Amino acid sequence: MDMEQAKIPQATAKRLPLYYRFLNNLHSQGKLRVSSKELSEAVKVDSATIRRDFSYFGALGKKGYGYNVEYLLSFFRKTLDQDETTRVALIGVGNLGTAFLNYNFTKNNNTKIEIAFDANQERVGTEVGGVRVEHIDQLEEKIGDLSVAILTVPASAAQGITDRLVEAGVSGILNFTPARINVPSHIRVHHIDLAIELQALVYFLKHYPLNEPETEEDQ
Amino acid sequence: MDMEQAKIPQATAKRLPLYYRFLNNLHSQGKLRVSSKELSEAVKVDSATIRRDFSYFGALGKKGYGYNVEYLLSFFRKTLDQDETTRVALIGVGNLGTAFLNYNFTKNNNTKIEIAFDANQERVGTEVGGVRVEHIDQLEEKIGDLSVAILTVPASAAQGITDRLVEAGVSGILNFTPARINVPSHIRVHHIDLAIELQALVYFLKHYPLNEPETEEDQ
DNA sequence: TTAAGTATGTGAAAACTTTAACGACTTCTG
DNA sequence: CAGAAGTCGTTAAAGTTTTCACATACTTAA
Repeated sequence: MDMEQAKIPQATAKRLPLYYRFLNNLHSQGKLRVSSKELSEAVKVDSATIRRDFSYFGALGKKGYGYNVEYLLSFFRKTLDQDETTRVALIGVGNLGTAFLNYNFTKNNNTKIEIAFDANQERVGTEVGGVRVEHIDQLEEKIGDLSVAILTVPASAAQGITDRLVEAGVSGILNFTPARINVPSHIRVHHIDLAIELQALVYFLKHYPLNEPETEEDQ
Repeated sequence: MDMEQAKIPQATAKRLPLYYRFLNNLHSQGKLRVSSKELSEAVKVDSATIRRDFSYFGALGKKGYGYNVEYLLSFFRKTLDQDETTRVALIGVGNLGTAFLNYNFTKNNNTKIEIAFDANQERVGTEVGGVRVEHIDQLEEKIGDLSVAILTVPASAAQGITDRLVEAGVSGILNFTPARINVPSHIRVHHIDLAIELQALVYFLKHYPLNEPETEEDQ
């Protein structure tokens, strides 16, 4: 419930979950300390950027030493609210939705898909990845107090479902459909558009040439 | 093969595929003209940003009129190399991989997954979404001259497969695994990390409050 | 205890991106 | 045809993000 810490740059905020994951990795490998340089190599973010990011939260490290993995990890666990599980709903149990259901977010990322909805009667009543699938007509009755939804429905259904989610009290939507959905201003939507990501990669490949390849084996 | 146009800002470049898709929509709806303001509402990008983005390519519009949809569309078709099909490989036919294979990129986005690879013998030889699945052991023999790969394998396999892809001549990888892969400097990798996107959304919800909801029906 | 080595945290600069504002020109209306 | 309305392209300003570079302080080892 702490709102005091409100001036972290967005770019930094987006990297926090990445740092958190790699700190978890280091911790389970038994590493006790880590420098911004080492972390940089692992997460592929410039070490100065990492130090700057951390510095927004105060002095987390020690000069000449680096960062204590355990301490940093517990700090980020608090910061990212990983002590309480975030419960989410998933709408649309197609291939993409199924991929999410089978992916065990809870593992090192206290997020749990609690319920799934689909329009296909054949899927209703089944369990996918341990999550019960309900019929989309029951959205309002069964979504309960969940405030985050993952939207993996066909584009044509996106806006209609969104309106119902908003009406049902959802405040954040992770939209995987190609549609740009309209929501009231107090609802947060993040888009992940797979086709666009692919096209963008192709565009960058053709128009933003990287260094030439090494002529001989580059180790 | 044109390389002359090399100073488009990256932020702009990432939005081009989005513009292209919405122009396609408008075109198939039979719209003849569009203003930056209308487009702005559709793609949720500030209209000044849209005008600025377009202006990097010269004067594409007409004052007092807007943009001619047909002209803009054909301009972007060229710019995004949509006249030639981009052929890609997909590695890892799990749920996420299957989602891609069933998604018809070719529809309004001249990109085609030509071949898929998987380690599971049961999947090898089958077709998913019209794409033949080969065994991962045959990667080198069967990948041909494809230069872009979508990586949807388990994280533990990511680096190994990546090394083989690079050796096989791939120059761009769309990495959906949580692993940050190492590649030589001439290879371009874009990461899409689903767990991190979800965590980031949750973080923003808790720490970056948006406007308060309207007290009454907000139209 | 001291010197050498290491790595943080940050001021300042550079780079990149977005947004505001408006002159210029086009289209529309009567 | 004239005035009103509309919309671009762009200059300039503001905002955001990254990167450099280094004084400072800790660690290590002899």
